[in-house]
Amino acid sequence: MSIASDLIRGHTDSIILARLMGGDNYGYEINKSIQQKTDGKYELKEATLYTAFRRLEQAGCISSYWGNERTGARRRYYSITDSGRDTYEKLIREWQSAKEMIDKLIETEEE
Amino acid sequence: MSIASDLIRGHTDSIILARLMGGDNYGYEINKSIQQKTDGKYELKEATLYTAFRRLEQAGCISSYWGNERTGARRRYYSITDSGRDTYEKLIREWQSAKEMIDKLIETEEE
DNA sequence: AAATATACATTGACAGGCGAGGTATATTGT
DNA sequence: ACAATATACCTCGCCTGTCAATGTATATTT
Repeated sequence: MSIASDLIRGHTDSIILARLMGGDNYGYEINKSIQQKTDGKYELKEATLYTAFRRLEQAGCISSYWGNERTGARRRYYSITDSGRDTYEKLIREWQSAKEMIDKLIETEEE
Repeated sequence: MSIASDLIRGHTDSIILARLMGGDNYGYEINKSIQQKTDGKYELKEATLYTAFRRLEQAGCISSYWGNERTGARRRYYSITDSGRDTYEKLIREWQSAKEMIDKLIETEEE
C-alpha cells in the first residue's frame, strides 16, 4: 500500500475534479494518469473511484456520457460542470488553508 | 463549521502526538491549545479526542495517569512513549510526502 | 485456448469522526 | 441561595468514505 493511503483520504473528489479540469476523461484513464503523476506511488482503488464518480455526479459537479468506441471496452466519459468548477476552486482554497493549519499543528514548536 | 473539517480527518493522531512531544498534558488543555494555535478555526471534537487517546494508548504510543489535583475536576494526563516518538517522526515524514503528492494531483497543469 | 489488458460496476465489511447524551466539581453572576 | 458557565472526563450509535472481493464484457497477446 506504499505511503500515505490514509492521508489522502478525503482528497479523492479534488483529485478527480482536477483531472477533469483539463477536459473530459474516463475512469480508467484518469486513474492511470494519477499513477503516472505519482510515479506509481499512489492510485485510487476502483471501488473508491467509481463511488466518487457517483457522488460527484449526484452532487452536480460532473456529468457523464458513454463514448462511441467501435472497438475495445466501452468507456463512460465524465465532464466537469460549472458547479464542479466552483467546487474545485473552493476545495483548492480549503486545501491551502488546511495545509497551513496542519503544518502548524503537527510541528513541535521550539520556544 | 468553519473550514476543512474533512481535510484534517486522519491527522488527529499526528496532532495529538505533536502536542505531547512538548511534555505531558491532559485532554482538555490539548484541545484548548489546538484552538489557540488555529485562532479558533479548528478544534477536535471531544468524542474524536477521547477516541484517539484510547487508540493511541492501545497502540502503545502514549501512556496515561491521573493527576493529583486538590481542587477542580480530575485530569487524566498523557505521556508520549518512545514508540510514540518514532510513530510521530514517521507520521511527519509521511505528511511531507503526502503533501507534495496531493499538491501535484490537485493542481491543473499548464502545458 | 489461456492469459492479460482494458473498462465498468456492486456488495459488504471496517474505521474514523462526531452529535448527542451523561457524570462530577468549581467559579461567576444575579 | 441558585443558576449558569467553565472545567474535565467518558460512551453510544450513526454516518461517510475506503477498499477487498467479486462480477461483467471486449480485445489483444502468448
